[in-house]
Amino acid sequence: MNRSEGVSAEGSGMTGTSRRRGLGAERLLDLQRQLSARDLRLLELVAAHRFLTTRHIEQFLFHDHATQTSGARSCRRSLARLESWQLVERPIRRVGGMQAGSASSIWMLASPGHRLLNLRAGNGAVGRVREPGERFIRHYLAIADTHLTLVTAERSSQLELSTVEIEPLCWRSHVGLGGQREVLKPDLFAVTAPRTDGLPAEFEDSWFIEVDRATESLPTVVKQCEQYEAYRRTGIEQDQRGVFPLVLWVVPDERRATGLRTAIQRSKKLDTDLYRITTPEQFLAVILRGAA
DNA sequence: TACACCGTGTGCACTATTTG
DNA sequence: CAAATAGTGCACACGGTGTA
Repeated sequence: MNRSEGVSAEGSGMTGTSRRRGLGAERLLDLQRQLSARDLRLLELVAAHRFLTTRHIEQFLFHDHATQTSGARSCRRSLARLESWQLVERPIRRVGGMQAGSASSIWMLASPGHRLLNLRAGNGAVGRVREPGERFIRHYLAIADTHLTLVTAERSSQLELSTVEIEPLCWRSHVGLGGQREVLKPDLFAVTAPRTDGLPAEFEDSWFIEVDRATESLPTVVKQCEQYEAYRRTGIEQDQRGVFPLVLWVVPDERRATGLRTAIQRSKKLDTDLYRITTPEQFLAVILRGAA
């Protein structure tokens, strides 16, 4: 479906005489002094999501401008500056948008950007990034889409978003039946409350959100559901937060939704009440409807 | 104090790229 | 081809900061 051009070798900001070598810690500290608070927020946002399109960054951080185009303009200028400082980079050029027209660039933290954030966090100037695969990138972009849907719904007062955690912050580790350490890895964790007439609802809903791209077989997905059940049986989440979140699968289309729904119903091991299955288009409606 | 410089915000005209 | 979208170049305005 998506023809993707290879990596566009952009000699961004490198002068003819400069050699490829890492930026030293002094140079990083020097760069850090030149960064605005928003530059840092931008770097942290990209680091948290691993990959974001220009459009994502624009909507997360540059939404409060006079016009949308002006926000976009500022966003691209900030990104260009950070790219010239080798703090962010474009791993691939995405070809073809959703409809006609060019698609947004995809951004990731470059190795110096990674080291700069680690330096700030007191972890020393360490960190290196590898060339990611396209499937991997698309999964993270889909997570960003889902996160952004929640954030924009909160901005427009449709819901109250008291917690939203991206992986690995939302991961839950526990000890399995055999005594081995298990890690449950949702893509997002969120606590929401729909707003009506500007007032948040009386009850909050907690969600483990899984963004599915139909790249895994249904039996594999069912196994993943079993991990949620196993974690629920430990009682850890209920002890810490009072409730066990619903598991919301966001799947690409109705066909996959039906397939997954049937697979969960047929499985003897799963409690169907724990799951909600939706498509990106219906995602917000499901969140607003809540656990009811 | 006056001035230069820089980052940022904004608008406009333009190019590049893709879809139908 | 036209339409749609992302991105660029340029010009101007504004406020903060450093310096003579």
